[in-house]
Amino acid sequence: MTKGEDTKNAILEAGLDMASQLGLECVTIGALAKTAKMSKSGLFAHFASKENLQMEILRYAGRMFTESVVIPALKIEAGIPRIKGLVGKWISWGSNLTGGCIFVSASTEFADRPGKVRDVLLSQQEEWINSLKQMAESAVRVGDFREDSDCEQFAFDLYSMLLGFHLYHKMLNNAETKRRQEAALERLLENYRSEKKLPRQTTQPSQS
Amino acid sequence: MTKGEDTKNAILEAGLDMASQLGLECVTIGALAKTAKMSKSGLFAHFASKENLQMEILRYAGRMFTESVVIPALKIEAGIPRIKGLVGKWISWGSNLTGGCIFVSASTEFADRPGKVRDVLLSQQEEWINSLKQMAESAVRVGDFREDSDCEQFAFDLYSMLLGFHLYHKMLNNAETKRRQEAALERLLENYRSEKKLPRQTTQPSQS
DNA sequence: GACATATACGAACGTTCGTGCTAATTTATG
DNA sequence: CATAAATTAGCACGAACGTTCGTATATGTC
Repeated sequence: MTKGEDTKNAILEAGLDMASQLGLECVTIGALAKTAKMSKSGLFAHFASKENLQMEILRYAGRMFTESVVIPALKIEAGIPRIKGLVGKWISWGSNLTGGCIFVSASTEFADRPGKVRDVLLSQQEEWINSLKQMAESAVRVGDFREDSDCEQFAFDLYSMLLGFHLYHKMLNNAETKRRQEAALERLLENYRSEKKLPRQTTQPSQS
Repeated sequence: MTKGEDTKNAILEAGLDMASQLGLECVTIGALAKTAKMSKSGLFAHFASKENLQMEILRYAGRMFTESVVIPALKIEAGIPRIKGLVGKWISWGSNLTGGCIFVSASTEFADRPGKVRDVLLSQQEEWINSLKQMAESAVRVGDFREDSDCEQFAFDLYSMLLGFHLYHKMLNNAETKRRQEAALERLLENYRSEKKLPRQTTQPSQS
């Protein structure tokens, strides 16, 4: 149990990084075996098919994502601080992978390929968008966002901004990109911000 | 001259659609030859390498894009109408390809692969972003946008929105997606809109 | 320490990949 | 109509693809 899962995790970690660079389809069993210093067949035995390998990489990525993005953000006080924290964590998450956020690239890659891999990806995207929505809802609850905020719309707006940052960062990585993203976030928050909670008391903890 | 370029265009058209679905890397010479009803070697003779084929597909896509998105938008009166028109054309452009906008998928795919293909892609992205910026600048000029508008920022904001729509549309294509995009565009325009040109005269033509 | 199980390996399968050749065929030109 | 040029096909190549198989080597249990 122990030994096998260790190597499996090592494979998945290497596979995740490779997938973020080259795309899930180009994570070749031979190439992955080479970076994992294993034989093709030895590696293959852990997954039984390439499709399974792809799905397991995505699920592994999902675990990492929840652990390093969603959970930490939920520990920040609800409202705008949490949202800003989430954006920061999301960007760090992408920076820690060679090719940026794997869910962005994999979604683009597999959107038009019906199958199990796409199904996994779809449920992960829905989960992520739902997280964004919930963060907006808690922002409404603590009075940072207006009562009549369309939180589903906020999720679309925020995710769009992240996608814009992602592409800018990967393609034309210039010094302005980060500033553009920050300006976009400020404008976005301004559009949803409530006015009744202006004198914010930093000493008083807020509840989610 | 005639016959060869005809078949070449036919190949590129088929290749463009295949690339939008499966990604540029999966446009295999064998598969493309099959859909073009040609032999592998006969098709290959037109491009001399797969890298060239990929670049030519991108350049072909660029020509189509300019022709069916940018040029038509420039014929609309400058300002907000032109921007709205551009968004509509962009969405139609993506809808006419089986796998959506090829520049989005190809950018995600090749961002981390240095080489000639990425270079072509980069210059196309810069050109596109520049077009967006120019449309914002002409919106300032005709008084639709505020004088102090950051047009480079507007390009980022608008492109982000398109990317959000693209992913939503491809992954979780539900009825709300179009509405989300329209709401996002309205909010975006509202943020840049000037107030001095409220009583708009539709009979009076505007200059770009 | 014996034994069953888990894990890894090496070789080979049939297929497809991109890319060279050469030969045949079509097209345009005088 | 002949002839040169442009275009397509046929065939072969080495490499890599995902996958299967039989076997070897670890690992953990009694």
